[in-house]
Amino acid sequence: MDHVTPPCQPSPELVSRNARRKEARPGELLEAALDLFVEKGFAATKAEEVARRAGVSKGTLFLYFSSKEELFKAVVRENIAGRFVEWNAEFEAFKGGTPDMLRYAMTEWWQRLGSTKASGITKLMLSEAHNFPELAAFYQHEVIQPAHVLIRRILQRGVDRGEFAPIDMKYGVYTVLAPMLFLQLMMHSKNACIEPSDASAVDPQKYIAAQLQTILAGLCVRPSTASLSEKTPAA
Amino acid sequence: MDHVTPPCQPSPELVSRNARRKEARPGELLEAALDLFVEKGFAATKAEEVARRAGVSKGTLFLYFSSKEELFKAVVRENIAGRFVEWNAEFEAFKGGTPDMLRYAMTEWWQRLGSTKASGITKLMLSEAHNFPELAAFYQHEVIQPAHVLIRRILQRGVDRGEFAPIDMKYGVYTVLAPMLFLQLMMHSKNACIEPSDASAVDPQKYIAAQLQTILAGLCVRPSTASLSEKTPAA
Amino acid sequence: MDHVTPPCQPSPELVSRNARRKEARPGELLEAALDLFVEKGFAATKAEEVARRAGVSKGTLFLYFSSKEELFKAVVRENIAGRFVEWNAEFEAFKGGTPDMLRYAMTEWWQRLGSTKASGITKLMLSEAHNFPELAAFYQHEVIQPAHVLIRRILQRGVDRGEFAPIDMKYGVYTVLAPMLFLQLMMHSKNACIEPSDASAVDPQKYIAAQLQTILAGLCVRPSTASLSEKTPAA
Amino acid sequence: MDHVTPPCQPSPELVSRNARRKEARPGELLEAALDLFVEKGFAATKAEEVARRAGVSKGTLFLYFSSKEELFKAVVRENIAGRFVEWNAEFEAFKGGTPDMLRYAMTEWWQRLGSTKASGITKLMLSEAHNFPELAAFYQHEVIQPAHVLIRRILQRGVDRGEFAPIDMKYGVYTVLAPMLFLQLMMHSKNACIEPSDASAVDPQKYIAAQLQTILAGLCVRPSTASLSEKTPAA
DNA sequence: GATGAATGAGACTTCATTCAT
DNA sequence: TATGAATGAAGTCTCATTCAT
Repeated sequence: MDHVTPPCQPSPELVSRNARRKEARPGELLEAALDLFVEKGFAATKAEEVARRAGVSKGTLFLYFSSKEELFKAVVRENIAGRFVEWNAEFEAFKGGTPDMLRYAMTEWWQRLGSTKASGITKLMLSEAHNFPELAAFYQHEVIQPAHVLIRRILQRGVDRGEFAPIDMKYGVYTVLAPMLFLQLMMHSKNACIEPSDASAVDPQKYIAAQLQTILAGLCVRPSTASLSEKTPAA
Repeated sequence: MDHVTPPCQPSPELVSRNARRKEARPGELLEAALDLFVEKGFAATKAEEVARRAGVSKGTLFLYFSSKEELFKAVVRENIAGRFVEWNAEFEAFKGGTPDMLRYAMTEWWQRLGSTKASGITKLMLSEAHNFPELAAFYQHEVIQPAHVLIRRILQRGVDRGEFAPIDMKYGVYTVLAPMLFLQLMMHSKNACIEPSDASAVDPQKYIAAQLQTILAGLCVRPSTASLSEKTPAA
Repeated sequence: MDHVTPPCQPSPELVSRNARRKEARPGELLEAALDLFVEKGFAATKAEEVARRAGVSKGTLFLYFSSKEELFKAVVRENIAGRFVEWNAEFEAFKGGTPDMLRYAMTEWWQRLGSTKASGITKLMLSEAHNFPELAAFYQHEVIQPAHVLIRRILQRGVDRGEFAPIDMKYGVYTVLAPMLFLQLMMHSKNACIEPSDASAVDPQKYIAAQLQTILAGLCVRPSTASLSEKTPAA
Repeated sequence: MDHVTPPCQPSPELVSRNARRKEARPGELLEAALDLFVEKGFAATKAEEVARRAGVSKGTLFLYFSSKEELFKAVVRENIAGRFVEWNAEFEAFKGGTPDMLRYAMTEWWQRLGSTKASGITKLMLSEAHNFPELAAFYQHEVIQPAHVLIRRILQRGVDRGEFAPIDMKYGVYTVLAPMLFLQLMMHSKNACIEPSDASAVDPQKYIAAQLQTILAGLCVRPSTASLSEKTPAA
C-alpha cells in the first residue's frame, strides 16, 4: 500500500512482487519487531503494529512466526544469541596478551552490539523476564550463559597465563559485565541514569576506556606500575 | 485530585478505627502498589490485585487515585525521598581517608537503600521512563543529579587529598555508579542478569567488596599496593 | 436494558438490581448456554452470543465462568452429571422386581432428562469429543462412566436375584443404552434418523415401551411365557 | 460451479499423466475431505489440510469447490450411494426364515457399509443437519426413507409368515435401526459413548450378535425357546 | 490450471474503569 | 465512603478466501 509498485514494468528484475517479498519478509518483520520491542517493551508491543511497520498485515506476521513469543525469540537469536559462535571463534584465535584481549573484546562488543538498537533487548529483559518465564529461560540459555562463559574464559586465560591475579571467577565476571550492561542501560534510558548535562556528552568509547583501565588495574598482577609487556612472555 | 487528604479532621482521639484506617488508605495502597509494580512492572500489575493486597476493594482504589497511571506516579514520587541531605551531611563530617569513605558510602548505601524495597524504583524508572516523561524528569532532578553530585564530591576529595590519581570526573562517577545500579537490577531481575547457578550464591556484601577492590585499585595513586602485592607473588 | 426497572419504587423487594441479578446470573447463563450449545454445538457457539442471550455483556460471562470450556462443563454438571447421586440413591431404595426397576428407570430417565433440552448434550459430545479432548475426558468421567455403572448395577441385580439370565455385562449395558441414546439423537436430529412421515408421530413413551418389551424379553429368564412374578420369590 | 468436469477431453490415450490427474482431482479431494470431516467435523476441518491430504495446494481446492460449504455438500452427496436397489433385490431373492434374514441383513450391513469409511456420513449428518437443511432433506430421501422401507419389509415378512408376533411397525423399525446406528456412532466417537475400559474391547461382530439375540428374543413368536431354555435352568 | 503468499474478519479472553447500591 | 457487578475496548491468534504470478 505504501509500496509504490511501478504499474507497467515487466522488466525481468520485477521478479514477482510476492516472491521477492517472501524472502525479505522475515528480515523486515524482525527489524520492525526489534524497533518496537526496544522502544516499548515486549508486552506493550502489539503484533499488528509490528506487521504494519513491516508493511504487511496482521495475518502475515503469524505466517512467519507462530506467536509473539517466537517472534521475540527470533529477534534475540538474530541479533545476539547467534553471534556467540563467531565471538568464541575469535577468542580461540586471539594471539596477544589477555589485557589486550579484554580491551579488544569490550570495544568490539560496543561496535558490534552495544551501540546498536539490539542492545535495548537487555533493558527489555530486565523488566519483562518476570512476566514471561519462557522468554526468560530462553534468554538465560541463549544469551546470559554464553556471555558468562565467554567472559570467564577470558579471565581464566589471563590467570592461566599469569597476567591476572587469581580471583573468584563468579565476581570477576560481574566486574566485566556490570559496566557493559550499565552502558547499555544508560544509552537506552538516559532519563533514569544520566545527569542531563552529561546526556549528549558521555562518549561510550571513552566510558569503556575508563572502565577498562579500572578493571585492568584491579585484575592485573602488578597493577599499573610495571608495563604489561613484561609479564606476557611468561605465558 | 488523587490522594485526597482530608484537611481538618476532628481531634485525633475522636476518629473511629474506621476513620483512622481511612487516612492510612493511600499509604497502604501505595505500599501494595510499590511491591507489585516492582515485581511485575506497570502493565502486568492489575488494579484489583493492588487493592486486594491493600485490603480494600477495586472501587476504593479508584476513589483515591483517578487511574492506574496516577497511582504509578504517586508510587514513584512517594518513594523518592530526599535522603541526600542526610548523606551530604555525613560526607562533610567524615574524617577518614577517601578510600575508606568510598567503602563506607557503598556499604551504607546498600544497607540503607539498595537492599530495601524502595530500590525497586530504579528498575521501574528504567523500564517505564519512556512512558512517563514527567516522572523521569522528576527522578532526574531528585535522584540522579544529587547522586552524581555526591559521588563526584567523594572522588574530588580523594584527588584533592592526593589519594586518587586525577581522573575525568564524568567517567569516574559512572565507575562507582555502574556496579551499584547493576547490583540493584540484578537483585530485582535475577533471570535477566545472573547465571542460574549463581542465582542463590551471589552475596551482595561480597559483590560490593569485590567491586570496591577493583575500583580502588583503579583509582588509587598507589592503590593499596602493599596488600595487593603480598598476594600476587603466588601467581 | 431489556429489563424494565421501575424508576421510583424503593419497596423492599427491589433488593438491589445488581444483587438480585448476581444470584440469578449463573443460572441464566447456564440456561442460555445450554440452549445454544444444543442448537449449534460447542465450537459454533460464540461466548458473546451466550452472554447476549442471558442479557449481559461478554465480560460478565467470564466473570462467572473462566472459559468457554468451563461454561460447558458447568452446563453438563448442572443438567446431567449432578443427577447421578439422586439416581443411585433411588436404585438403592428400590424395592420391586428388577424388570420393574428397569422400566421405572427408563421411563423416569425420559421424563427427567431424555425429553429435556439437556439431552441434546449427547449429540453434541458425539461430534465434538474429538476436537476437545479435555471436554471429552470430563464427559467420560462425569457422565459415561456413572451411566454405565448404574445400568450395570441394575442388570447385575436382576441376575443376582435370578430374574435375568446371566449375560456378558459389557454388551448388556449397550443393549439398554443404545435405544436411549438413539431416542435422544432422534429427537434432536430428526432429519438424520426419522422418516418424515414419522416425524411428529413417534411417541417417545411408546418407543420406550416397545424397546423395554424387547429388551426384557431378551433378558428375562423365562421370556414372556411365564409371568415374571413366579420367579422373583427366588431372590 | 464447483466440480467442473471438463466436457470434451481429447481421447483418453492422449491425455498426459498430469491431465489424467486433473480429472481425478475432485475425487481425491472428496475422499480427503470425507476422512477429515468425519474425523473432526465440519468447522474443525481446515481447507488447507484437505488440500494437502489430496496432494494439491489450497488454491486448487477452491478451484474445484467454490467454498468449504460446497465441498461439504459434495462430500455428502458423493457418499450417499443408492445401494438400496441391490439390497432390495437380495430381499426379494432370500429364501430362508425371517430371523435368519434379519441376521444376514445386519451382518452384511456391517460388512458392506457400517464398517467402511462411508458410515461416517451418518455421524456427519447427525451433527451438521441443522446447518445444512438441503443436505438433510437429500439424506432423508436417499437414505433414511429407503432404509426404513427395507427394514419394515423384513419385519412384515416375519409377521406374515407367522415367525414374528404382530407389532407396531413404526417402533419395530427403530428396534432394528437403533443398535445399528448406535454401533456406527460408537465406532466413530468412542469418547462419547464407550467406557474407556471397553474402548478397545467392543467387538462389532459380537455386539451385533448380542443385539440380534435380544431383538429376536423380543420379536419371535416363541423366540428360539429351545436354545434359551436350555441355559436358563442354571439360574 | 496450479500455486501459496497475503489478507482481514472474527473468536476468545483480559482488565481498567464506572456506577448503582 | 466503600463495594463489587458490569462493561466493552483491546489484544492475540486462526483460517477461509483471494489473486498475482
